[in-house]
Amino acid sequence: MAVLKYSRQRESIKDYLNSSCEHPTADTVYMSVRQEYPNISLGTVYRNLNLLADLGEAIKINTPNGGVHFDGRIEPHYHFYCNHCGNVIDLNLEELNCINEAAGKNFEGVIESHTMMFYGTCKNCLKKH
Amino acid sequence: MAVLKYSRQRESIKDYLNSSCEHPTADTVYMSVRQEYPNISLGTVYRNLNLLADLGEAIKINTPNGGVHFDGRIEPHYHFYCNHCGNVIDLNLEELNCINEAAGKNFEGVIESHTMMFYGTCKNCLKKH
DNA sequence: TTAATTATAGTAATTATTATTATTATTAGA
DNA sequence: TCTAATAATAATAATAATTACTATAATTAA
Repeated sequence: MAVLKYSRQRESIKDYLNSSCEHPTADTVYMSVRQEYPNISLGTVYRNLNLLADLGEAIKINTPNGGVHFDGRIEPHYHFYCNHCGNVIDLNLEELNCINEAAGKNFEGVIESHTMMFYGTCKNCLKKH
Repeated sequence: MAVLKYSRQRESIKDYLNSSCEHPTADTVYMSVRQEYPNISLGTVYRNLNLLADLGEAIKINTPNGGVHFDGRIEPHYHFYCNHCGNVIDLNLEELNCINEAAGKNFEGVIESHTMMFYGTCKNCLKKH
């Protein structure tokens, strides 16, 4: 894949990621983009989501139940995973830059970045109990 | 599954997790335990690894390439994922207890715990470049 | 020792994701 | 604008990881 060519499908996928406050899975993206492009292929969704992640225009989030979510918000931030409903929510906690250095003490490799995931019960699931 | 019954296979799986400094995948555990129980089933390995994780006797680690690793060391600690070889390595960085509280500011849910994963290049992969 | 029950091995089924390929869309240049 | 080169797509097949199923074996309480 030498030169990147525009595609309407990729644009639509990117738009959806950026407009959505959710952290959709590939399947959720597929469902949504299908409203604009009814015969888009799920393979196209996967390929473009991974491409966007490789380009640094999206973030891939692995959750404990094995699901993979995508996030169009690329500035560093942390996530919360609800143990009850499995939803992924943004946290507004400033990034801990110094922590990479702290972790690098006594470690014989190079640390470049980190991710953090918080767990518990989200607002909605609190109501139900 | 009302009452938990002992099984030699589960014991062997647990022993391997505890003795190993690696963070094996289900398949790696399968390979190893097979030396003691040559006709153990991969399904048995999966069932017991998940059971141990549910019981709190093991930790399940999701990596960015989609692989699931298991860790017999249950006291809270953080992990490093090598972007080159994909190995998971323990870090000796004390747990940041206060961070759950900090993350809970402006968040309308309950935060109980967190995990952190560091990324970069491990010692061995540094040598190769 | 026996009866009740859980765990296992072996296999089939499921799910998420990636690969393949003929066709379509995009783009650079005439 | 037209054309040729090339990348992207849709549709489908293939793959890999994990879970479900079921008859048999192992464990345990009485």
